[in-house]
Amino acid sequence: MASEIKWPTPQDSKSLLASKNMSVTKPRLILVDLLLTEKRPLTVDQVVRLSSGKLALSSIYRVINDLKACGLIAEFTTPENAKVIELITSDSRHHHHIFCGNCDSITDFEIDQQLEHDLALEIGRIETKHSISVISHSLELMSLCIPCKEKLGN
Amino acid sequence: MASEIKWPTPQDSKSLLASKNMSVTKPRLILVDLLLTEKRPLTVDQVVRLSSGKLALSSIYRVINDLKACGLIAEFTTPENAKVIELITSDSRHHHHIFCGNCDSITDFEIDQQLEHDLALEIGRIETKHSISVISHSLELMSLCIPCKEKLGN
DNA sequence: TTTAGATTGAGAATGATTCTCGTTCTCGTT
DNA sequence: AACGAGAACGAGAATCATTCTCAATCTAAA
Repeated sequence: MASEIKWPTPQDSKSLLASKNMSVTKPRLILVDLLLTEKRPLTVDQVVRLSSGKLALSSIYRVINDLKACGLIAEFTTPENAKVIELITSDSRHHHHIFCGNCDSITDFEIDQQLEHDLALEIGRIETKHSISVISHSLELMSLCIPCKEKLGN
Repeated sequence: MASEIKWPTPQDSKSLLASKNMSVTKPRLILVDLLLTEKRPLTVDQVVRLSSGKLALSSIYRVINDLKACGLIAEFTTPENAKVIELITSDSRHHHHIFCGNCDSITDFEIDQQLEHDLALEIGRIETKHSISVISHSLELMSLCIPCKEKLGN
């Protein structure tokens, strides 16, 4: 009976690195731990602040690039051009991002399955119309996050 | 009878600048003319190349910022972080962008009106769910453009 | 435990964008 | 049409994010 329950794959930073054949080093552990703990996309600035001087800036950038190359993290940028990283885990799902127009917080969201399906159909039509093959798509929302909305009155 | 036909508002760079109360200067004319001629979004690099040394680099950036501030152009960035500008004219319509993964070309596209409507409804639901108010949204497609697709062999 | 090779930290180098400031241009007023 | 105050320009210096370099350190496999 218990076998019917799907437990989330236990994921610690060490085994995540191992699963990608990456050697386990302190800077990599710190960064992956941070992403596991925060459970949200982080800008480079946020990584710098949250790792409180434990990593050289050059190492942060190098580790980001290494983990991106091995597929452990994904990278994108905010409308204000800040580099953002996000952990890719076995239970990551297709999602999109909300960017706060005031602070640099990013929030994940998913859209209704039917709408995502309709979107896929429309992208198919666009591929035909423009004779292209679309590799990926993303939907971005610009908004104030809740803390900023309250802070700025109203 | 002829009055039923809607002609596009005639738009030359000079009157576009005047309509925003911007003084008419050579660098501004060159940039707006370029966008009018090319009829597509341009990266800063493309502007530099297409204006063939007629403008100082610092002027290109300054003019871009000035025209953005007065609402004549919009600015966004490619997934590879290149700054892109696009003319906003009276007949600009809500649209999205396709980014070529190989060269830096950007193509405008519109989605089906029904889908855009469904998307608006879904965004409304997301606003309620997250207690936020969305200011704008954008849909981005990553793809090879047609010339690059052919160049890279199929 | 040893060691070859991978990774790190600190700072230099790079590239994009902004800033500074003396010169030039624009446009409303004569 | 010429003037002049203020706006805008061009050239290069300054800034900021990111990448590169390389000697020192760490990892992992034997």
